[in-house]
Amino acid sequence: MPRYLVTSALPYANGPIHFGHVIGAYLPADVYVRYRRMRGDDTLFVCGTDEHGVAITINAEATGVGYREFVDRWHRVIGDTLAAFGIQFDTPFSGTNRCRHHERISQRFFKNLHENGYLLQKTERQWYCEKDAMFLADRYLEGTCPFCGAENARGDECKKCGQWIDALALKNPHCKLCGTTPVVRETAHWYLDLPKLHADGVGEWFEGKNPRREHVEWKPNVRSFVGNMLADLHPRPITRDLRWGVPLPTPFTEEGKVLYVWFDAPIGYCSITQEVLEERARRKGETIEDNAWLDWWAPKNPSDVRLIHFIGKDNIGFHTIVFPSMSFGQGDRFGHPVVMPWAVPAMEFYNLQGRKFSTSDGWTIDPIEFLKRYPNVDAARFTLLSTSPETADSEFTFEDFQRVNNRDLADNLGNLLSRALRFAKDKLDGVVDRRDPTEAERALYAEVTPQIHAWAQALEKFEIRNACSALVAIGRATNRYFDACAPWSAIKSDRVAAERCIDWTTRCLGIIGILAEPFLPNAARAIRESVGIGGIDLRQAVDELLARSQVTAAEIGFRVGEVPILFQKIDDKTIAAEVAALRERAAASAKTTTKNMTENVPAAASQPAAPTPAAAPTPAAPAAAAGKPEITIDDFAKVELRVGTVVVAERVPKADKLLRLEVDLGTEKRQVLSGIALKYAPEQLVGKRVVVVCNLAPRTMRGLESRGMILAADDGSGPVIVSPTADVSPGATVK
RNA sequence: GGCGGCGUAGCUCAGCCCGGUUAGAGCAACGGCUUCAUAAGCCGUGUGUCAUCGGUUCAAAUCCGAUCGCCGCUACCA
Repeated sequence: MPRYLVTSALPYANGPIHFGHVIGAYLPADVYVRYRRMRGDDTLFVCGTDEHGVAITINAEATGVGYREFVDRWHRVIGDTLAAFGIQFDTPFSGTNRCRHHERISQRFFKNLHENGYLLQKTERQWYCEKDAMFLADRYLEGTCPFCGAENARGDECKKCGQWIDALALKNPHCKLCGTTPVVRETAHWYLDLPKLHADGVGEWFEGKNPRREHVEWKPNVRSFVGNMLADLHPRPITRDLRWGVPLPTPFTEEGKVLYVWFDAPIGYCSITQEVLEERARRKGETIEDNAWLDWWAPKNPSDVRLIHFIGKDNIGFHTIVFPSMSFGQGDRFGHPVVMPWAVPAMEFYNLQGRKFSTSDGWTIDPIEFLKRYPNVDAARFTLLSTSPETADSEFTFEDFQRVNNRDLADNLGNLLSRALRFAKDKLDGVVDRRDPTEAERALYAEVTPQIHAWAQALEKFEIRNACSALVAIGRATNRYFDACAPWSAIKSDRVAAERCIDWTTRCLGIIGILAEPFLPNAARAIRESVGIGGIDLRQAVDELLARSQVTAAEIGFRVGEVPILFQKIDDKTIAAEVAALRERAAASAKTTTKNMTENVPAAASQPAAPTPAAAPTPAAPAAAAGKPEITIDDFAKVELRVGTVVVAERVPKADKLLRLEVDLGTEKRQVLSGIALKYAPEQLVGKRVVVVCNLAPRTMRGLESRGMILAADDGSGPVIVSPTADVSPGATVK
């Protein structure tokens, strides 16, 4: 019997996670693992945070905390969030920096690849800081932009003019850490030879032509994505100039060089496995070898272990090509071949209320806060699961949340339990006895049985939405049966008929209580306890259900105890308030993040009458408060603003947002490019008065020179041109 | 502009890969029944251009091409 090794994409310890992450890689994995364990399969569920990389060092430095401290902070937040959703990884939920095996195992991967001839070395010229004794990654290099002369350009691009810069072309470079001037030196970086690995067997494996390393049929999204990727496969750099990460193994060790974060991250699955096994052993008072993880990752027979990666679609390439290549490239150096994925159930993207989740735009929900307001995690889990982006992008809406909670959970399932048990309590002395089935019960089971199998088959195929609807369908069928029996009227003439109805209704509730376990762990347990099968062995129960739609433990009657309210309903007002609050957050955030220097203008621009400063509407205030540092009138005077008339306007070919304008400034005509094509058609601009920044350095875009800039306001919904409210002659100054 | 995806009942979607019964589900709506239950439940009600046009075929929502519309990534937005 195969064992199951389940991983969820390692969340990057660089920020919070939102619903999209939760449904993308963690919740479905949790459901699947619970299911596998119900089926009695030996299953390991591994996850932790991805803690290296330049994004982390940069953000940590910007925050003014140490790398590890920074990573620890997010590790805690992410771990708490996932735990709040009831996602139960095997402990510990570790991380690529905190795991004490990670460095060793990552270095082993590197060495083995090297020994097997799958690494290339390329020499390139790069800036080197002698004081810090390291080569400087792009973002650790500052200097003068060779294009616009701005002084704080980075090694990869100039923030001022936006040009991409070849780091070697940077003028007057200096190290961002110590400020000294670096020198150009030759350095060698290592590359993973993906084309060779592909030719040597990874390609064959991917196509499903390696009988010893089988995988399920790839999902369509996986197949199409990888097809494109294979079309041009290049060696990939696996080392980086950084002080935060896994150092290269001896004898390749080099000061200031580490493994590229993408290389060591997936190895985290392996190293965390070792920690999990250690933790298990420790609990049993045993100790294990340092290579115990190989029992899972390089078993004697590769088909013994089914490796399943739950990921979002942005991770498909890594998990179907890159990491499998790294594993394949180990050869037998770990004793046996390293397992390659058996299934990669990649989710598509999950949006929020019609738009992308965006923390910076305020278009997001803090999961922890959400669960504080709606503490029944099961409802959140079931909503995410039944709207999950399995086959296409999908979205979370508060309306769906309400519908799933109220209709599917409270009305259908919760109320079913309630009506059956209350009846038993009030009318049958609180005792449920078993009664033999009649035609009606056989008909009920003819409906329920296929759903039990649908549930199992759907979960086997990672079709969690279908599994959810099978569960709901059983509730519906049972409600129907209950109605047809009408025990409330039967009891008047035929007490046994009423008893039979409650008996079989609660048996179906028992089935629901078992099948709901992966999705609704809390409600499932409550249901089981309520219908007298609280102590049931779930594994045996599922086997029995699949074999004969019955559970032995449910064949004895029970006495009704407390009747729980499984799901509290959510009213329309609450939902409307949630949506409104979300919109407000987004609007507030849009105001504080406008990018032009025109951010205080929009309210005034729409005022028809001449606005006085005193009459300035309040919305302008918070923008100013949250914005840039104070400047003096002299600073402002450096900007030459003039009114001009648009005389020519036309689209710039092959650019979506760009418009080429010719503006009459009275004394001269200038060509100005402006990124407003999404909101303005060229025709509607001709003749319009605009405000031009005249003394802005020229800039070439799409082969055309732009001399100046048109002022436009933007509240997040696109640019709005700023124009004088009364007729002013071209050339008039603006101040 | 490039790459990718999508367009099926009022809404959310399934079906499309591997063409073939009267194109389905849930929700909403409307009508009725019921009162055991969390104002829950049950029954009934859909003349849907399967975006449009064209092609392949005995047969197309399903395959091919073009068009329109929407979305994402990307370039561009001083």
